[in-house]
Amino acid sequence: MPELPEVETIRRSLEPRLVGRRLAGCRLPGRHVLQDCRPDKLRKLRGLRVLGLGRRGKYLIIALEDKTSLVFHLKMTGQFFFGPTGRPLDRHTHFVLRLAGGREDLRFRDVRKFGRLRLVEGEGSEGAALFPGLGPEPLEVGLEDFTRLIRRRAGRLKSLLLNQSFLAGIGNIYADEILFAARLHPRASAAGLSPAKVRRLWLSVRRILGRAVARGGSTIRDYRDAEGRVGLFQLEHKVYGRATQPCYRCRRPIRREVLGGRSTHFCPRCQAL
DNA sequence: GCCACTGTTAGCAT
DNA sequence: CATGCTAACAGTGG
Repeated sequence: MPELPEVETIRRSLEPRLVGRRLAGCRLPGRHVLQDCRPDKLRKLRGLRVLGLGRRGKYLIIALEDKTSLVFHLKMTGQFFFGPTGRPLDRHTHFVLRLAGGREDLRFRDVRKFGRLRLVEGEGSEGAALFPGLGPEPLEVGLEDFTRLIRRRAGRLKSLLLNQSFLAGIGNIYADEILFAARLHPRASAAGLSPAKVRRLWLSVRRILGRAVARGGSTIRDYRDAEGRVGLFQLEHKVYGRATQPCYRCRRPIRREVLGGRSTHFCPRCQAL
């Protein structure tokens, strides 16, 4: 569920509530969420101040003093929300951050239990070292770099957009919406794409993701930001979830196909191969 | 009750 | 480097 626009919206909703606050500790009712470290390491969180909230692709980062970061991946159904201290947790809440001098805790909840949390310390907790192999931020990469990146790739456009080592943060919904906006077929090959089409793709990546962030992401079912607010970009979806319904551009029915194991929505007319 | 489906990604074989 | 399949898991809808 949470792709770049949703994670960015969550980041923004957490920022005013966390930055400058000191951690009083944490609870870990679901050990499975903790990746690459032992639960007792979490003890060092107590007393650290929150310096800032970051995002890289679909990863959310809580940057702390002492060159320490908490890095979350929400996978399909991860969510954050605030709850009154001491209030019993529901069965899907796997991690709780206690804030000093406050009445509310930050809770990490994930129905499907795919979401993960890492505690990263030292020099590795900053910058590029944190996510080796992750592609550039789609809203930051320029046309020249984008062109160079895509020239090195083969395969189909849909799979390429989903590939996090190409660009970081695009998932199934936005891949489909981007390709419709660019009027490119999901099965079109990345190799040999004309400069005009590369530019259209680059522009569409920026347009779709930019607007989606402005609308607070897409709420299909579960997604909420940390204040419980839904996103609104689903109201502007042109193809995702619209199989058999008429294309807004040409009125032909939107088609759904499975591509690389992912459901893919497109207009066969507007996105001709 | 069963089966298919869901927004992610890692790991594996080919 | 690319593709396809599986698995992790829980809930929803037919």
